[in-house]
Amino acid sequence: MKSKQADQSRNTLLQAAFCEIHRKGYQAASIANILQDTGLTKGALYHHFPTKQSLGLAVVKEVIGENLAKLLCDPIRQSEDPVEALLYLISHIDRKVAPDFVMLGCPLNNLMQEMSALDPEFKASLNGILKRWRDTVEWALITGQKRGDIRSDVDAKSAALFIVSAWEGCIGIAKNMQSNSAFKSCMKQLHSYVMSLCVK
Amino acid sequence: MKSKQADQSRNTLLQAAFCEIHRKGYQAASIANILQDTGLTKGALYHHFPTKQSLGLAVVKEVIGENLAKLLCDPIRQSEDPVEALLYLISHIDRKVAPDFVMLGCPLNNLMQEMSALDPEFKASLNGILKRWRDTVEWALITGQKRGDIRSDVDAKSAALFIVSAWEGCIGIAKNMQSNSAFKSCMKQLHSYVMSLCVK
DNA sequence: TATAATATATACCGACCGGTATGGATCCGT
DNA sequence: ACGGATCCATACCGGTCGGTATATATTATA
Repeated sequence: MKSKQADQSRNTLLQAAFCEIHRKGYQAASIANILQDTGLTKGALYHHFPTKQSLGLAVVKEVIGENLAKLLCDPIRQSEDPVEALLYLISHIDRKVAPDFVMLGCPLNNLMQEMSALDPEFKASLNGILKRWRDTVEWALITGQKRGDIRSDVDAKSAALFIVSAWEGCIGIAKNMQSNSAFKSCMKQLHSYVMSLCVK
Repeated sequence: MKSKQADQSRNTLLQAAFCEIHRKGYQAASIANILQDTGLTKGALYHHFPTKQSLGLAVVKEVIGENLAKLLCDPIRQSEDPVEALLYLISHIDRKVAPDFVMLGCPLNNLMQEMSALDPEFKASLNGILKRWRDTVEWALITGQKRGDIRSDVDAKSAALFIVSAWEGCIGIAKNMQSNSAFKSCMKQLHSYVMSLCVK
């Protein structure tokens, strides 16, 4: 049996770690800073997570992965017209996330860029999340083909890979420019790319 | 008058710093590691660069900026058919860079993701490099419109922003997947996007 | 060649890092 | 209510970090 209080502490730590990592990156994220935000101490942290790496991986799986699934995958998979749902997400994603998300970048992409070449465990975990997203987009395109919305000559797998890549690229560039309008302009072009996959 | 030997030392340090930063990122890049590669010591480094930040900024400006200009901007600006040059670069960029570039990612994008939200000087310098690239692509599209290759209803500025964003996105995702073939597949889609801007 | 300026090496510093050891508080099944 | 497990706080450790002070070697100038 596990106590409610302990679970709450674990959650508090996860959330604070997510914020610190989102702002500074994983390597620059300081255990001391994370703890300062929570009011807890090292005793609590190292009780729930044996190492900083395990904390980071838990953030990836339980916070970033979950959020991305809820934000992007679920709406597409639950829609009767997945392509329309995808296009809607591309157009309106900026309204569905916190305003500082463009400034801080996509948590998934940030960590991929930082950690994939350094730590195979991070790479594997991040890749899993990415693949789920890619597969969802691919599924939307294939479903669109079956419904007659997407041209049959479109290679769904390649197109899905590109959509996800360009998406992350748009956030990344907008983050560097610290410009919300650049992000919207960029996503508009992605929208028109997806439209170009549709039957006339 | 400056000595040849001193300039060479400075260059050695810059190059070693670039490699270390490319592999680990700026924050995780260790002064000690950089020096170990060069055979020089802190005395030399801190004679040429007052701080780690100034070393990083010099790497951005003198190594990354120069390389990107030579690799991407110059071929487009010097071509009589800039759109063709752009398409050629998109198709063949993987042959023009070291084989580990896909594995380590684009040095410019890596630093943008890591540093833009943390350090305004890095942000400004990286943004300058990015803008030069964006402007080059925009110029290629506008020139293409004048030549009748690109549709006149294309918003060159937005399209250029998207092309650069998607480009970096492709490298980023391929880096995470550690897959050269994914990169090529992704760039192929970018190629078809640019083709979709051309007159039939 | 004497001298001043430049260039590099070495030893050292305080700050911060992730991690550990240990003791106390709290909860929980019996 | 008692004993054991879970949960958390405190103090501390070795190591690494960027940076500095200083002495020495090299080079440029006169």
